Amino acid sequence: MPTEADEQLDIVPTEKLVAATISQDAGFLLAKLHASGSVLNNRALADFGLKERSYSVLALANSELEPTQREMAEFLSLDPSQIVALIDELEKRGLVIRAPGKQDRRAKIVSATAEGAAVFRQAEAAAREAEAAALAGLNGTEIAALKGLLRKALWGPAA
Amino acid sequence: MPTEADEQLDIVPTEKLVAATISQDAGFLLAKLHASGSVLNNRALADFGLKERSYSVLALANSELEPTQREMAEFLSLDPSQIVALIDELEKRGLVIRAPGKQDRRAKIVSATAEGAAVFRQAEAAAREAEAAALAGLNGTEIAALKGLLRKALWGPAA
DNA sequence: ATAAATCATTGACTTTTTCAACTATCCATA
DNA sequence: TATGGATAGTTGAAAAAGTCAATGATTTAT
Repeated sequence: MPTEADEQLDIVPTEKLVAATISQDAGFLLAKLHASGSVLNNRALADFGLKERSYSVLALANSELEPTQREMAEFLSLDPSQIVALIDELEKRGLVIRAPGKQDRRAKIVSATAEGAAVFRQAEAAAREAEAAALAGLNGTEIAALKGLLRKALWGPAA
Repeated sequence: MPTEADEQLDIVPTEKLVAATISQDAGFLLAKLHASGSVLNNRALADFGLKERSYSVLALANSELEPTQREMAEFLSLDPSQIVALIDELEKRGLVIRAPGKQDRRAKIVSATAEGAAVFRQAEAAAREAEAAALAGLNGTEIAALKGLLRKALWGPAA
């Protein structure tokens, strides 16, 4: 007998296609796990008026690294013009500010306001919960191993 | 003094933003590694008139699993209408065919033609090379571990 | 037999991505 | 120190991808 939980999750997904050879493809696995995580992430972030994109921009603005928009674009694998739009909105909401670069006045350093920092703290907690839900199939050791492998693939042993 | 290799790769990316806390976020790491892999993948698949999406549909059509369009949509995290468009094109090129489901005549089973199988074999080899390039920072054991963790996160210990 | 649900499809609509200008600024060098 | 070429951010247009509701055919449940 079905319960109310049915509207939330497919308890038995019956993924017969898991047997296909493409299930061995790293690109496919990355895309699929990212897709399922994104759903949870965006759902959690919506409470703060954020999506994955704006959240990651806000996260970088909250670092002490003084990132420029171009650095953000490269790091987030986005077009510089997309960063403009994302920051425009965050700035309009008073969460981040643009400041001219110190050495290079063409560049703009994006940093979080006090309110941006407060929103980020809350959003970060929600994102952490969403991540835990997305990786519920793994235990703590495995999650650490997964992240370590992903970082190594991206940036080498150093990172 | 720069050489011709500069147009291909940033040798020293100087990713200072790696230090940001978001670099510990699984969702971000998945997105970023997938993004960099997609570039290589799509570049490799372009030789066969394919992209990641059409390649994965062709891959499923090449399995013996007799997938329906709906099953493909669910498995590939796509809207059913997107599957329609992808299959329309592959069918127009003579790489796959639609057949009515055996038990359910509403459903359509997508399978590869002989030509579709031939194209897929070549594309698969190219995709394998692209994946190897995308995961060049990991050794064989690590790649297997990464894939195993991704599969476990998606489908549990069974898969 | 009827009603409700499901599959593929279409079309409208929104969002995201991509790309080519453009201005301001920086850098190299003559 | 002036000139030329590169780079950062911005704008806007066009292409691609994603979302969603409606529809006809078929299946399933009652």
